[in-house]
Parts: sequence; C-alpha cells; structure tokens
Amino acid sequence: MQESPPRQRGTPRAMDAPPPLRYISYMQSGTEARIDALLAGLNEPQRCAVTHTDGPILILAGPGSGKTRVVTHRAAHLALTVARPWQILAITFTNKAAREMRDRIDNLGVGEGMTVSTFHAFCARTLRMYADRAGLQRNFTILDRDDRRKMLKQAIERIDLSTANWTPARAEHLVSHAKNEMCSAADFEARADDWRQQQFAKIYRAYEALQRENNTLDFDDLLMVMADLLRRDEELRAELESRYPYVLIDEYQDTNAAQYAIAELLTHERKNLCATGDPDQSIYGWRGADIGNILRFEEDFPDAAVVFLEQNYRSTRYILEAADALIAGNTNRKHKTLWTDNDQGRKVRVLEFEDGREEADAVAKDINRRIRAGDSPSEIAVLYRINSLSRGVEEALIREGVAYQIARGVEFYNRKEVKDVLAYLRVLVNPADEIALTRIISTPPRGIGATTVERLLQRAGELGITAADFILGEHDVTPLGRSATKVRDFGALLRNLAKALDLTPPEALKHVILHSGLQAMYAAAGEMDNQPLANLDELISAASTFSQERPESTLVDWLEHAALVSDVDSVAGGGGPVTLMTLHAAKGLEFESVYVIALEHGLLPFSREDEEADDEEERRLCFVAMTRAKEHLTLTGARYRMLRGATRRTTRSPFLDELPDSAIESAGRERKRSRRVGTAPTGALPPDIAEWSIGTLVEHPTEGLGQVMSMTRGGKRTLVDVAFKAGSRKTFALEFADLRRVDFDDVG
DNA sequence: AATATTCCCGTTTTT
DNA sequence: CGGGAATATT
Repeated sequence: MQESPPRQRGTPRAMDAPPPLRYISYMQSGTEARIDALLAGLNEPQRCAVTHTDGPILILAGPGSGKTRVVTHRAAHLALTVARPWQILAITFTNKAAREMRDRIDNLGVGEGMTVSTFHAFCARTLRMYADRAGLQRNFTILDRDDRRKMLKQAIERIDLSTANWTPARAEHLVSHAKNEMCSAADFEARADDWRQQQFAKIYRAYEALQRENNTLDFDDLLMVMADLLRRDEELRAELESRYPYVLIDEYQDTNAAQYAIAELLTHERKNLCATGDPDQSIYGWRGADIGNILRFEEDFPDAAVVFLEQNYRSTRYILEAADALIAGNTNRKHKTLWTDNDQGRKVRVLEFEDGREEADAVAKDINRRIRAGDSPSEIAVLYRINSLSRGVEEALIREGVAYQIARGVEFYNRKEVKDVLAYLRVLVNPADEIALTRIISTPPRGIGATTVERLLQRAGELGITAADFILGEHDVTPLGRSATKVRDFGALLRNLAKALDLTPPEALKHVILHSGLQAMYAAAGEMDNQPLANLDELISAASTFSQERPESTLVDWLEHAALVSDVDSVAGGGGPVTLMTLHAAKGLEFESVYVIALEHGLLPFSREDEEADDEEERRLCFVAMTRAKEHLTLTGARYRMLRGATRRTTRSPFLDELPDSAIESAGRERKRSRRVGTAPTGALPPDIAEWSIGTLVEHPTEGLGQVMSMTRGGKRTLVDVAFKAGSRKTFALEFADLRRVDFDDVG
C-alpha cells in the first residue's frame, strides 16, 4: 500500500476541519507557471479532465489513452488550486497501481501528504482507527482465501451439514457474492426463499459467528463493514468527507456494490468524485464487479462532467482497428471512437495450427526470431485465458532456449514458509485467531496431532476462552491426555515469542523465525531446497523497508500490510525476460509484441456446460488482451487441444470472425465462408438498427467516410443507401456490410 | 503422529 | 495431465 502517513509535519491533524475551499484557492506566486507545466503536452479532453475541479466527473479512458497521466496531473492540479494535498484521497484496486500513482504524483512535486491507497487498505486502516465505532476489536487480523476456506469448512462442520453437498469453495463463492452485495447473513436469511438458500444462510451465519469469535475479517468484510459503517454513522461519514473533500477512484468499472456505496458515501455532500475507467475493460464481473456502476454514473451523479479519452498513444492503427471492431460487438457499453495518430503498422496476424504443441512451437520460434533480430525480451508477452495453457508455451520456450517468467506464479505471501511465520505473528497479535493457531501448533512438528488439537479446542470451549488463552494462561492441561506436556511446552514457547510484540516488524520477524523452530526446520530441509530460507530473508528485508518508510508502524500495521499485498516489489527492470501471463493479469500493461494463444470456442470466449458464459465480458477480456500490443499482435489457435489429459477437436473462436479483414492477415485453418459481423456464429451481433438512421455518418474500408441517405427495412435485412465523401453512392445490407458507425460524442 | 498412496477434480483471482 | 486433499500405512 502506498499511503502517506496520516499526518505530515506542518499540516493540520487528520481530523481538523479543512479551511473553506474557496479561501485556499488563492494561488501563490509561481503557481500559474506550475499549472502551465502540468497542462503542457496534454490533448484537449485530457486537459478538460485535469482542469475540472469541483463536482462529479467521469473520465472514460480507452486503452493507451494516457489515463494515469491525466489522473496524476489532475491530482496535482487540485493540489495547486482548490485543495491541499492531504485533502485528496485517491483509491486504486491494486497495490501496484497505488504505487505507480504515488510515484508519479511525487515526481510532479506537489503530492506531499496525499493519500493514495487501495480500497482494501484504506478500509482496513479506517476500520482499525474507528474500531470501536465499527464494533470491532482494534487488533483484528485479516483472512486470506485459504484461511477463509478453512473457516468456512469449520462453519459447515459446526452446523452438521455434509461437506459433500456444501464444499467450502462453493460456500466461499456464495459468501463472497453476498458480501459484495452488502448482504449480511441476516439479510440473506430474510430473503432465502428455498431450502437450499436457507441451508446456505445457516452456513453464512455460522461463518459470521466464527469470524467474530476469531476476531478476523476477510477481504470482502473490509469493504462491506466499511460501507455499512459509513451508512450507519453519519457523524463519521461527514468527518471523513471533510477530511477528504476530493476523492478519486481509479478503475471504476471494477467496483462492486460495496465499493460503489463507499464512493458515494465519501462524496455524499460535495459530490467531488472523480471516477476513471473504461466499461470496455471490465473483466472482473465474476468477482462481483458491476459494470453498471460506471454505465450509470451520469444518472447517479447528475450534472457529472464526462470526458472521453479516445486517442490512443500505444498501438498501431491496425491493432487498434482490430480491437475496436471486436469490442463494437458488445451492446452493454458506452460507445467510444478509438483513434490514433500512430503508424498503420503491421497487420494483426491470425495463425491457426494443428495442435497446441505446434502452436506453442511456432510462438516460441517467432519470439526467438524477434529477440535475435534485436527486440527486447521484456517487451514480449504471451497471454492465455487459463493458467494451464502456460505449460506448452513454457516447454517450447525452453526448447528454443528463450528465458521467460510467469507473472504471478506463486505469490510471495502465499508461500508456505511465509504463511507459517505470519501465522505466528497473527497469534501473537490476535490470540483469538484459531486458524493461525492450528497452523503453527504443529509447524514445525512438535508431537501435537489432530486429536490433541481437538481436545484443546473443546476444553477451551468449555472454559469459554480461546485456545490460545488456554495455552498461554497455564491452565490445567491434564484433560488433553498424552500430549499435555507438549502443549505446555508450546505455551512456554508462545510466551517467549510474545517478546516480539515490543519489537519493530523486522526484529519481531527475526525473533519468531529463530525461536519458533522454523529456522531449524527449514535449515534441515535446506539440503534439498534452500528457497524457503531465502524467502524468509526476503520477508525480513521487506519488513525492514516497510519500517523505514513508516517508522512509527507497529507489528499490527505490518501484518495488515502483509495481508493486503500479494507480492513483494520485484525489481522491475527493462532487462527482464519474456513474460507469460493470463489475460486478466495483463490489464494495465503494454508490450511491443503480444501473442494471444488458444483463441478457441470454449477457451476464449471461455464457457462451461454447467454455467452460462458472459460472452460480453469474454469479448472485453479479448479486447484488453489485444490492446496490450504496441507494435505486433499475433492471435493463435489450434485445431486440436489437449486439456486435462484429453485431446479434443476445437472450434475456432467466434471472436476471430469479428475482426475486420482489412486489419488482419491469416494463415492456417480455412476461413469460414462468412466472416461478417452480422453472421458471426455467436449470434451476438445483429447490428443495433436503432443506432442507424438517415444522416448517420459511416465509414467503409474501401470507400471511406459517407453518410446514410436512406434506409429501407425489408423482411430480414435493412438496406442502407450511403453517399460517400469520395463521390460514390452504394446500397448495402446492414447485416453484412463492412460499415462502421462514426460518432462524434460530446466531450466534457 | 508422521508419511505414503490413491483419488478427485479442474476458469479467470486486483484484495 | 497434475496438484491438493482425503485415506491407508507404518
């Protein structure tokens, strides 16, 4: 998380009322020159977005349109005119985005004191600060996905439901979904209208109870509880709004109901909400993101300024044309007219192969060829829909001798050794955290097994205390049977480790790693694999960095940081190798050369028999992938694909048929006879007749710009008569014609 | 209580 | 096919 400390020297305390906004808008000398510098080199809509100050504004930013630049310059502009830096709150989804934004604002030299944070980090920090008002204990710990599953499993067992019908994964999905909608267990129970939902309501309720007993929150709780608190506590809501009169939310298309509520509540009076995003890049619907939030913005915030950033600075014309044609197939969107001044470039290649191996070989060879020709490996990426597709490419790259990295393979903080240490710290900070306790009680193995743990938990339950309190409190351990002394020894160990609570995060880590026995355990295994110990060292240095950046931070702060950060900052260098990653992971990145593989029906667009696919989201995903490419874009597929050990015949991705002939060059499988938009096998694309009328401006690949002179609606098709600027006049069947609507949307 | 074995199941995953 | 988790050994 890139947050500023809550208070900066020389600035008012966090909760002091800010000076009246108009009063501080008097500019200091030199400010005008700095504003000019901020605006230099911006295009017209970008400038609009940057100089807008009060009231709601929606910045619809196409891919490669310089959004981050606009957002950072806008924040800087606010700080130079109507606001003080510490009155600005910028919220992102990822830590990476937060860091980037903070760095770039810092470089502009006016960001001192600004709060730049992820949604989750902001909520966690605020909830801890106002724990009493939120009905929480200040030392709550944050559950990750694995922990949450374990706890759900306990919940299911506790209410004696068979886990066969209720897998923790299934329950997790439902709980997460409910929380994203801000639906508590009680709410869910109230509206459960069949037996199955009632069963689930019981699980949810039991899970809530367990969380309370363990003094934990899961990721979704951070948002839901925060939204709920802001709703209930008007005084606090108003306090936060006056603390942060200017709020900026990035990637707004990815907000869920809880995040939407938070955004709305934080800006309830002043409406100083700046939302940036792109509905066409909404790819997290399955995680609860509601694309409707951004599409409804103008209704939710009447009088909102709307700025379209449509000029693309990233990709060649061919790439942009292909991507734009694809996304035009969606109906649930805000129409943008993407354009670029960049060169036409090379056509998008569509290559089809016999099988996955051939495909992977060809991709690897092509990558090798590029690198030999002098291209930088770090500017090359291979993208795929599902992780299991990486294997074939990896093997092919190895055969070719090309170095690669997989983005977000095993996340650092998810490694066993890291979670082990964190579990120790969690128990020290929050003894009620039973998930962490049961993890460390036999890590390293100390002769305490499942049955002993069972008895321990039962005995603690009888006494009405937590298991950790029982162990720490030197209670009578005889009811635990044979392993009683082992438990007593473990209690002594915990008391020794508790010294870590008075140390700085890195020192606490060192203390725990050494005295818990983890050091010895991993050293013994070190003959085979010394990675764990190296990772622990890295963990310590990450904690040191954290401590240096925030000298006043406590162990609780660092644990929170660790829970909300998925990866330590790797040295991002230009000299890195070829990158392999999922389409989702590629969002926000760009590469000179991009290969998107496995464009096959069922894989991209992804679908499963039992679940209905969201083809529009899949199309957005493909759009996101294509628009990562700056110079070269290659789309590949295979006639036969081995998946989960079985080889199957594939069907060409319907998305390929939606790309305009003019922008692609194909090789491989025979093309389908008709590849026109209107007859794409998805059936998703009968042109929206309502969007066409006499006078509509159109573009044709060979004829150029034109205007609809008349329309005739026949039985099955609609004929349009178009007069072209070049002088010609032609009649087309709208369903089959390669006509594109040209729009001139109002800007700002 | 710790280790070997089978068996089961399978998207994407910012936090 | 391959990883994780429930189950069978020692």
